[in-house]
Amino acid sequence: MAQLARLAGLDVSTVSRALRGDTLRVSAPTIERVQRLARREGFLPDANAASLRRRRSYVLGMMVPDLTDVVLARLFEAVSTAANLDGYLAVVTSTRADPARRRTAAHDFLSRRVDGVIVADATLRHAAPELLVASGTPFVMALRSGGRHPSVVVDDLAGGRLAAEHLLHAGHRDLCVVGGPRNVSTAERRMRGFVQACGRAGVEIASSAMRHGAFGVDGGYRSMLELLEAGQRPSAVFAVNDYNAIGAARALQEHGLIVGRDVALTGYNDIAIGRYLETPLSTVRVDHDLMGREVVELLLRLVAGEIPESVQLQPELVVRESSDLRRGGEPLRSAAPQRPLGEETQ
Amino acid sequence: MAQLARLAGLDVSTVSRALRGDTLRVSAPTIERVQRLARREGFLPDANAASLRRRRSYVLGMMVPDLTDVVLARLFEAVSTAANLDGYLAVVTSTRADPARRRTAAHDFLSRRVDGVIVADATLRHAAPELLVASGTPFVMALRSGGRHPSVVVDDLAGGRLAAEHLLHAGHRDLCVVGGPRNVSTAERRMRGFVQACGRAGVEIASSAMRHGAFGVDGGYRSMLELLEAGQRPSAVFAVNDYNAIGAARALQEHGLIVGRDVALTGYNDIAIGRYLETPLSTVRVDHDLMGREVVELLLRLVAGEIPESVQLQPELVVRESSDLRRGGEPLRSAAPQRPLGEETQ
DNA sequence: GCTACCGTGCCAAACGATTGGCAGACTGTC
DNA sequence: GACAGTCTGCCAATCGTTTGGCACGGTAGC
Repeated sequence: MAQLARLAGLDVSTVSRALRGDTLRVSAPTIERVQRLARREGFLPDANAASLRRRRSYVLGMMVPDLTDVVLARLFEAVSTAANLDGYLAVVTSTRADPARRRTAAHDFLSRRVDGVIVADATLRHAAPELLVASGTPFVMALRSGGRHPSVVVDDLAGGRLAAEHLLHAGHRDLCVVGGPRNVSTAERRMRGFVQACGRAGVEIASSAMRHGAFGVDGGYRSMLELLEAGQRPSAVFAVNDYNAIGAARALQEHGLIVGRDVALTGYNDIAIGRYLETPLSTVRVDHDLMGREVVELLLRLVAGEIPESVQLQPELVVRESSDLRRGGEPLRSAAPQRPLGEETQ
Repeated sequence: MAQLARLAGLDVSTVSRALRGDTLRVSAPTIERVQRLARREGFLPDANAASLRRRRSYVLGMMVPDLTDVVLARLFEAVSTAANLDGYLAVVTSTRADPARRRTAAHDFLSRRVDGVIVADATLRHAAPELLVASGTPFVMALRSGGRHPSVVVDDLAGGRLAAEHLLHAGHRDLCVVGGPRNVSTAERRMRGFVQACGRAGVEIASSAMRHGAFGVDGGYRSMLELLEAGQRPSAVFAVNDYNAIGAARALQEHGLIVGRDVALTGYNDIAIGRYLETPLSTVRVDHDLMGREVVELLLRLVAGEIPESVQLQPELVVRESSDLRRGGEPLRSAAPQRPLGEETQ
């Protein structure tokens, strides 16, 4: 920067202000001239030095359990672009739900002096890493909640309810639930919302008609297999996410039950392939882009010293053939209001 | 740190060395004592200050076109863990293949003074962002190659060849190819490898039997639809990635052709759902974890001033029902040597 | 014509860690 | 007991920006 100052015939301090666009202390033409010169010389101010001096890094850290998960990847992308709009850089770490990795992630973030952290890998037992809490760095919980910390989540009770009301309305009374991990708030609330809505309609779901399992195709496959082997013969199944639903469909198929024909099936999240499966999958759609924006807004409020309210987003039911055969003829590209959720691979 | 030094009755310089574990200048017991004290006091050295003074940030930046893509997400995870093992932090940005976003990504990385960059979003026209090249920061190309820069890629010619030989061996002669984007090296090479191998076996693939399209379910769906509508009736189809294959399967189905029974189908990448589809999908497996490790090794070599050789990884054929009905009875969990590629959602 | 004020830009002290140079203490040897 | 050699730890300069304080020149008001 000193070199740039010499070139411009100015003091470094003036150059610094000019680069930041400080119109109160530097004239507009000077600002223009300096910025042009900097671009021409390929000069990029050292953000680390700036962080040091300003005690603000303009970096936000995000912890997710698994970046390979389209929902989380999408959420991070949304967070990242929202952060950029506010002049922040977003950085992500995949913790694989491992306490040790969460610790090192927190460690990394804190030693880089991030201005705020987004915790998207909370479980009911482990909300935010101790280190993070102790540091006093502002943070918000995203997607999953944990404790009574500021958070941005989906109203998963409502999501479960939507699925239930849809299936009940179609006349189904023999229902099974393919659940997620026991200690994750989202999974639990989707299940609870479903069961509660059924209860209100006078349909009790026996605990033998529900299974907990991992958040993946295989988890859904195994859970459904167990239910079937235990003698369950549901007319409709609610899986707490789409991959679970895909796994469940496979298990049903192996038992001679065809989804859409013999059994109604509903998932959660509206991932892109859902629409392309041989029997397109009904689901509950969540707007993860909106969530990302809300998360950043909430976090930056917190960083600014405010004490903002938590946010709860409303999900939306999407009915396709897997739970309603009459939908059959619907054209594939009917309505894709949002960017589809993860339909690509290299 | 000054405070910590006072607490320990030492000079800050000694504390600094102790925290870094400099055994040449600080005695083992002192190191131990200082580190324990730091932990107890919750002290984390400021990485920005350290970056400033040592002209090394121990951060690596990675640019990908889309984090929502399981392959890229997985690759980043692998890079990240490999980087951590070497004391580096990996940071990722999704550029959506947009030149402007690539530029700001490069800008961010450079102003943060990353020690090296991984470019995984190259196209044949746009290799690395100009800004990056001009800065002289070491970088490697990953997954895709561009120009003759150091890179870590899969031998996609070989991958295409594996698929071709498999289908030819099964007696197929009417072949179609569902291709990817024209300007992406991986897509082009998979296609070329396939076509070349067919040529060597005396089976010519007419250009009317090939389509280029986007790297997604929808891309595959559209390409296959176009081929069918143009009168193609292949007995086997090679799609350059698994999602393309899934989309193609859907299009075939709409034309009354069932994959596995009427048409053989092969994809690429071995994503997790492949195994769970109603007709499990044959594919070409790539070890992205290994790739991540190789990328980091190559980049760190470059950072150290060496001029390392590029790396090419060998893919592996995985045959399932979609191209070989006899595989039918195979148990689902037979062989999953690696962590499955992206089967989870929240 | 004098004062008050404003716009502009320079000086220098931070931010927090790292590291070469050097001084002091200690050990062992002759 | 002196001296060389080794080990340990302190001093102070440095990385590149930012920013409060201050000085200077010009302008407007009375």
